[in-house]
Parts: sequence; C-alpha cells; structure tokens
Amino acid sequence: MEKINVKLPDGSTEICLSGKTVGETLSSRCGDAVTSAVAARVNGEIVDLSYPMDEDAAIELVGISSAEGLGVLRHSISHIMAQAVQDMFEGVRVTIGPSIEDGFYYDFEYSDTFTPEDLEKIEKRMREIVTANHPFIRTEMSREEAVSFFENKGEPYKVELINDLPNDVTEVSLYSQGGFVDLCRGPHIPSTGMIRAFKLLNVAGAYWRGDEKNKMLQRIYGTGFATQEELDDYIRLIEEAKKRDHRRLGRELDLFQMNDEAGPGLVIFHPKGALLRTIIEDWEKKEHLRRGYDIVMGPQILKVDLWKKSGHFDHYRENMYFTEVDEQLYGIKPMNCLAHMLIYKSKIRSYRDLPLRYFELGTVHRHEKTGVLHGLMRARQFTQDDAHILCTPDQLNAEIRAIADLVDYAMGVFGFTYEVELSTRPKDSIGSDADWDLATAALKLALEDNKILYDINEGDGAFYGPKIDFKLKDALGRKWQCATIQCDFALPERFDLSYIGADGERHRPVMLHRVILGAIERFMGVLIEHYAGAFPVWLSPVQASILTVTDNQIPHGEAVYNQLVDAGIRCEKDFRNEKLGYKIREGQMQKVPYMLVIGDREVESGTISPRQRDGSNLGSMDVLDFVSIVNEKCDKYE
RNA sequence: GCCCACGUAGCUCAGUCGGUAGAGCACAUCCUUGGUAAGGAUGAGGUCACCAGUUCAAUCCUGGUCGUGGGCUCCA
Repeated sequence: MEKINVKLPDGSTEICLSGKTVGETLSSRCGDAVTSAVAARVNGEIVDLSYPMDEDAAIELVGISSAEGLGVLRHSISHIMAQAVQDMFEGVRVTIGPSIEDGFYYDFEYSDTFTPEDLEKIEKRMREIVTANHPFIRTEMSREEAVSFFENKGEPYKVELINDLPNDVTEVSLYSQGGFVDLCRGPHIPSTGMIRAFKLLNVAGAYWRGDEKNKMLQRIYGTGFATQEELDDYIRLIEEAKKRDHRRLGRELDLFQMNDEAGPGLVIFHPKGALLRTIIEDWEKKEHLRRGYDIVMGPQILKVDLWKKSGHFDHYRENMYFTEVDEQLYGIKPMNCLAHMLIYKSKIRSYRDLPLRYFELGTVHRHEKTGVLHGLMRARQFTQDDAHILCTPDQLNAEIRAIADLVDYAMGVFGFTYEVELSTRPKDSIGSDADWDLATAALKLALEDNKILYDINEGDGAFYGPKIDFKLKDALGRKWQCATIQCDFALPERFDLSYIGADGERHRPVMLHRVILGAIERFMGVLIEHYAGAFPVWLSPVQASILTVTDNQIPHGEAVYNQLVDAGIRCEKDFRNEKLGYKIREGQMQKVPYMLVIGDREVESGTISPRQRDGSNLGSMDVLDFVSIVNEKCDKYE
C-alpha cells in the first residue's frame, strides 16, 4: 500500500495509507465530527464518505447541519421515498428526485394518483427503511451498461437521462440502498439509519423535465432535517405562514376581496385596503418628485399598430387583451412604456433636457394563465410604480445607481432586506448583440460601483433588454420579486427617439424601465404577510380606534374624533353598547395600533387613555399630545 | 393552460350510506351602562357554486361549466 499526504480538516497534514475511504481515514482523527458528517470534500469536490483515497488530498467534512449537508441528507431521503413508493405501488416509473431549497421531491409516472393517505403509508414504509439502516452503495457503469440495466428494469426515464448526457461522459454512477438502485451523481449519506427527521408534505403535478409539452408526472414533496426539533420548527413556520396569508388577512381585516362574479385575478379594494394603497401611492409620488421624476399618465388602451411598432404584439401578444373601438383594434396596455415614448416624442429634445424621468402609477392588464393567479401576488390587473428614464449613454451609470439607491431606501422604509440578480438575454428577444452586451455591461458596472453583491440569472432578461431584479426578504425569510431595472436600447430605436447633442447632431437616447415596489398589489400582499396584518402606524389604515366605556361618554368621544380627524389622524369610532373588554378584543383582532379609551375620568379631565397594540397603556393624555406621538412615528416610518 | 384536491349561512366548519340542512362567531332587536382580549335573551339568515343527466325524489350519484387551493410552466 502506498503512502499519501492528507491535509485534515483541522489544517494538519498526515501521512496515510492509500486505498482507505475518506471516512476511515478521518475516523481515527476526527472522531465525532465524522459520525455527524454526511459527506466530505476532497480537493474541493463533494464526495461520499466511502470515497477511496488514492492520492494526496485536502479533506473537509460536510456536516449534516450545513446547507450542503442538508442537501445531501434530503437527496438521500428522496431516494428512500422512491424505494418506498416503488415497493408499494405497482407500475411506478421513477424519474428524478433532487433536494431543493426547503426539502426535496421525487417525480413519478404512475397511472393511478397518490392521495394524502398514501403519503402517510409511504412515510411509514420509509421509516422501516430508515430503521433497517441500509448502507448507500455507489457503483459505476459504462453508459451502455447503464442503459441496458435501466431498460431491463423498465425505467425509460432513466434511459432517457443517460442518453441525453454529454458525449464525453462515458461512465455513470448508481446508488443503491436496500435493493433499490437509482441513477445518481451523489453523494449520499453513509446509510439510511442516519436519518432522524423527515416528513412528506404534499402531492402535485409536474411536467417531465419542466416542459409543458411533456407528460405530467406526479411529484411528492417532502422535507428532512438533522433533528426533530428543526423539523418541528419548519412545520411551525409553515403554520405561521398560513396564519399570515394575505388572502386570509385581507378578508379578516376587511382590506379587499376577489369575487367570482367580477372575475378571477381581479382585486376589489375595500375602504381600508384602498386607504392603505393610497398611503403607499402618496408616499411614492412624494419620493419620486423629490428625486427629479415627472409624474405622467397614459391611456389604458392604445391602437394595435403602436403595439406592433414596440414589439409587444410579436413578443407579448399571448399576455395581452384586445378590444375593438369604431372598427379599430386596440391593445389594453400590459406595460406603461408606450405613452411615455409618445411624451418624449412630443417635441425636439436637447441633451440639456436629459435625463427625463417619467413616473406613472400605471395600471396594466395581463392575461395570466388561470393556474398562476394567487390573491394580490398574481393578479390580471395591477398597478406598477413604473418609470421610464431616457438619458444619454453617459448618464446611464449614474441613473442606474440612483435607482439602486432608491430601491435601497424604499426597502429600508418598509423594513425589508433584499438580494440582487442580474438577468441576461433570453431566447425570444429583439435588438443587436452589441446593444445587449453594452446594456448588460452598464447594469453590471453600476452594481459594482454601488458595491452591491449579485447573482447572474442567465437568459432570464426581458425580451427588449437585460435586467436587475431585487428580491426582497420578508419577516419569515421568504423572497419576493419586486423592484427591477431593465435596460433598453430597442424601444428608443423602434420609436426613433432622438435628442440634439452638444455637437448639434441627432443622437439616440438610452432607456431604462424600472419599478421600485413592483406591482402595488403584490407589494401590499407582501406587506400584509410581512407585518402579519399589524401595520406600523404610518401605514395602518386605521391608526386609532376611540372606545367609550359607556354611552355617557359618546359626546366627548365625538369631540375627540373630530379633533383627531382634523389633525389628519386616521381613526374610527367604537361607541357601541358593549363592554370595554369586548371592544378591546375587537380592536386587537383588527390590529389597530392605538385604542383610545374614554370613560368618565377622561371626560372630566378632557383627555384620552391610549392603549397600544402590544397591550401597554400610555396613561391619560391630551388629544394633541397623542397627535404628536402619532405624527412623530409617521415621520420616522414607524 | 396542465395534474390533483376542493366548493354547505357574511366567516370557520359539521351533516345527509339519495327523502330540499345544523353549530360557533358575525348580524338585528331587547335587557344590561359594564375601565383594558368575548355580559345575557330572542331573532333573522342557505335554490348546499352553476348547468345538464340518472331517479318517484339530487346538496349527495354521473357529466360539463365556473371558481378556489397545492404544484408545474410562466411572471410584477
């Protein structure tokens, strides 16, 4: 046996015998850390603990609780699920079963359907497999061998996967546990007994290879964790998310409705929802005017020829609605850019006029497929806080950076953190390669100048240009796409926009499309879930509710109400003939920030006694003092 | 659009193995005038999503339509 140099996780180097596995090599030296490891990194590459060491290497352990380790664990659980399913149901074909962000899934082809009761049975069988503590065994085969192996097993999906591998792949790996064999790159946990906590969550349809032209398979989702406590925490998180569901809170707090008679994907804002929206929109107008934007307003429908000119008719028609007026075909706008183009073109522009920043709270209609509609998050009519910035190529960088700053400011005001992605040219797109390269480089440079970390999302840009997407993270850590900046050389070209430069010649401006909150509806949905309906004072549609102890205080209550409304406080009266505790309970469930209690004592001293949403009391005070408290909070966006 | 599940009072949900339905909360009226998360009594409220079919009889069975939910594809 040869000797090899092994660099251990603690940084020390040891001389070991070759031919031993990673696990064996480390077990004498790292003890417990190996027991809780699911895999290892050898020279940076993730491998099984059973990987044989045959040359000098640096080894790191992949612990069960690390993000990577959890992925390995969940992937192994998905194999166990596939084994259980194939044991229990006749005629099931296995396809793929990866780990995903919060768990794993496995897609099956099966003539019957899996029911929730089936999931329980599958879980039970999986527990038996876990208890049996089968080792995961890796074997390798040539691709020809593997093809005939899976053909013999009657697994056509696996055969297709192997056949579609790149030509230079000559060997594939297979993993087996307890007699179940699956094509898989690995790595896997050493044996099934390592699994402590898992749960199957739901069944759903999914297209083979994610292509809607392919057969619909049945997908079973599940998740797994290193410990039962972590799994319990995750289940609690799901329950918390359910409680915060904006569709539920929208009804409970009387903010909005979706109505069958009105149609799917259409939001009807009730007074409180409309007020919340107005508060957000007023804030937006103020912030945009402060930053040199001009507020504009375009029409809801524009002649179809204009949509042909812009490219929307060719590239976005599927999502558009059309209507006929006086035998003329009109497109209902799915985006706000066209009118902004026409505003720019309404006169000759000088380089001295640029940049021009047109802002519109533009209501658009998009024909979304029925299956994707989801409350406020995905509607067919929504309003974007949209702007189009026309500038010289020289100004592009500063404009993009200013938008990124505005996004950062807005996210801070609403209490979100966020992540950034840069999306590049998609297949179905317009414009020259040179322009795409230029635009992509401009976005990249601005991000780097602002020292913003970002990921690249290949091929996910808009049809007219690359984009920066901002994904905000809410109180439960969920990500939502809201702000986006899109660079566009195509539309100025198509509309033949120009400005006169310092040289007296005509030049082509560059355009940026951008939204900050995105769609107001979606943003409101995110806000509702983020705050669990308990909005900060500045956003709360009802900031204070006035509660009388008995009917005797109604006249004073009316006076207080008038005083508050006069001072611009959004308040409600609860002068009903009910006990104070009853009214407080109601106000609490409506998540009103302040309840102003008025009893005989307050009438006598001409005061109010505010109770805060957290249950604490501020003691009795003058109405005007309360007004200053509220105003101060609003000024600080609290 | 596709797969699966679901649709009973304003809300949350029972129920009818085919004989036109019930609770709690909410609502109305009355009693009660009560100081920080539900005082009491009475009452009203449903063509059981819609349209066909089977049946003596359909909320229940069958088919279709619409809508909702979980996903897939797509997206702000």
